[in-house]
Amino acid sequence: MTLRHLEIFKAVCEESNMTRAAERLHMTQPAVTRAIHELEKHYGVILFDRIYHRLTLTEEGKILYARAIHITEHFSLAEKELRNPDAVKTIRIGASITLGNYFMPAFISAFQQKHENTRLYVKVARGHTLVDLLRANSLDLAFIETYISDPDMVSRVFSTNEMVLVLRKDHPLTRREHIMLADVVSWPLLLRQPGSVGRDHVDAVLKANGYECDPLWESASSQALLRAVKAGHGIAILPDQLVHDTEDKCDLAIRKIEDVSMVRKNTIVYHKNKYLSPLLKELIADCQKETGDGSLFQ
Amino acid sequence: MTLRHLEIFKAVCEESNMTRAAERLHMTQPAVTRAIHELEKHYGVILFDRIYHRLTLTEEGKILYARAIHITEHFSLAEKELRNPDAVKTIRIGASITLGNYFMPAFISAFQQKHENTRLYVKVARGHTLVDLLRANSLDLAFIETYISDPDMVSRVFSTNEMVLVLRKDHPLTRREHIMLADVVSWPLLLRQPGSVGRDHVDAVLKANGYECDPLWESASSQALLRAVKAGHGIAILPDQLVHDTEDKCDLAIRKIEDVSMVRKNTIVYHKNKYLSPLLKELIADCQKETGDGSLFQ
DNA sequence: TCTCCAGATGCCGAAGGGTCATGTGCAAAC
DNA sequence: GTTTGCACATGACCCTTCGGCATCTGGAGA
Repeated sequence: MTLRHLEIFKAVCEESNMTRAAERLHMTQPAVTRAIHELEKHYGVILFDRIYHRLTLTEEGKILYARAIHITEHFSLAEKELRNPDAVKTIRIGASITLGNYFMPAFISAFQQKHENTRLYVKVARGHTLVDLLRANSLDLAFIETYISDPDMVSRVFSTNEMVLVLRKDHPLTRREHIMLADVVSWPLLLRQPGSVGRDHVDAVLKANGYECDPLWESASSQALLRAVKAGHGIAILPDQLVHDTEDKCDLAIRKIEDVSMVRKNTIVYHKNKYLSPLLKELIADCQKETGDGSLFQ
Repeated sequence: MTLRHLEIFKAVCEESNMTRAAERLHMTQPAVTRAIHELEKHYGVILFDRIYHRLTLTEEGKILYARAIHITEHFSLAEKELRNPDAVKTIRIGASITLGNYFMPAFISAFQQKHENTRLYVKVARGHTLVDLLRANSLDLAFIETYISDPDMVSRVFSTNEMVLVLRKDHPLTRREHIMLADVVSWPLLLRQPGSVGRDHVDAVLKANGYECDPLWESASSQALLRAVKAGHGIAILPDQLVHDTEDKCDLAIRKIEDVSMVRKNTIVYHKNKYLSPLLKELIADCQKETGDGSLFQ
């Protein structure tokens, strides 16, 4: 038995007349008659008494009618819900530690206000962890402060950030007008731990310019590095966003390294096969509207 | 979209794997794949993320899954209910006044005990009224104390009754050993009103034997006739059942009219096109088990 | 008796839903 | 690195089914 049978049956019940039901359904009377007969045969039951061409529901018919109403209603409810972009849904977002701290909170709450029914799950983790989660479809998309060059991932740039040199105000380098990479490597470096996207970037830049990376500190926490700088243990290379948002930075100087570009792309990353629902597309669009031009890299 | 699509979708959700779902449904994988594609196309939505051949429901898919569960469940509920003879149902029974008084109450309560979910509606009315109601399908079947010779009706005999002469014990006729029709017509007759099945029967017998029917009383109530007999206003011809069940009959004599047969058939009557559900058939069978042989007349 | 109405029946054509064979993309193993 | 295996996608084909058309039947009303 198909939904169609129930729809036809319902119409016949409501019209008490097969011919009128046929008109209402824009089909011919024989087709309706047959559908009813098929129902009756399938259930081994007579649904209508046909007495002097007057149709009246039998008790069995009444039972089926109640079910038919219910089932057809739920079918159209499914239709409505699936087409309604504001149905209750969950979006699972990943954020790298830097963006998770300095960008996501405001962005997420703005989006939440527009979509009250949506549940916005956020996971803050290292960039490489996020990519693994995207690969396992445990996240829908991730915000990472660098471009991800993985053939399975799509990276959409939405703004940029820059790695800057952070030093104590009384550090000798602050007296230089121009700071070059060569100046930096001669001092003790305080860096993120290997495998983090920030550290990887520093490693790559150093290597490209012929330097070995040999940091004095390696830390999972950027905050810890900032405190170490304040304490005079060395100099650090950190994202500008992070340093700007730090509360107590009066002891710190922030400088560019002028002979290398340490500009990075803040990107939204998702799996190339990921289905982007209208809601996800809107979230991506919102993000790009704020700053970037929406250009697409892979 | 058909129910089949939802069944397939449900299986795929539960297996997270189209190939296994296909096996479970005893069909081939391409058919399953196509069904899912058709659903997705119809709703304009992607139901599964296909990332590295791992299927995971999208949010839209989860919404549809909930509906699919619900709908398929109600479909099988309909199936169960329609095949279950003890689902809640109503049976609408008609009874002629005589049978309604002296037969139905015990019979109905016996049947009710076997089927607690069944609602037994009873209408007591004149036989001809009942036949009209059967014709309009306002009743399912009727119990009438005479055979109904209507080409649209089926009459099943389940027992017999006899019309008897009722007179006061001191009436001159009681002294006769044999009472003939000729004796009866010479006395004032107290009869049911024209159109009742009892009266019709008396009229027919009299006419067949060449007598005119010219009663002194005509009454809608048999009880009233009995009291009139007791009061000495005349003699009556009434069903034996009715007289036997009368509480105070010590003043009355009951005699057969010996030269005419006034035996009548108690029948269950229903429209020839009426659908007899298992429940109705059982009721008819119960009735015939008690007394009759179940032979069928039309 | 004729006509009209409503459901039943039979036949036919188009379409839908299934199978089979094959392709493609990823993963795991030798 | 090549191979093997697995899982979903795709295309050709086939049969069942569903709807349309024409016609029949049975009851009601003029």
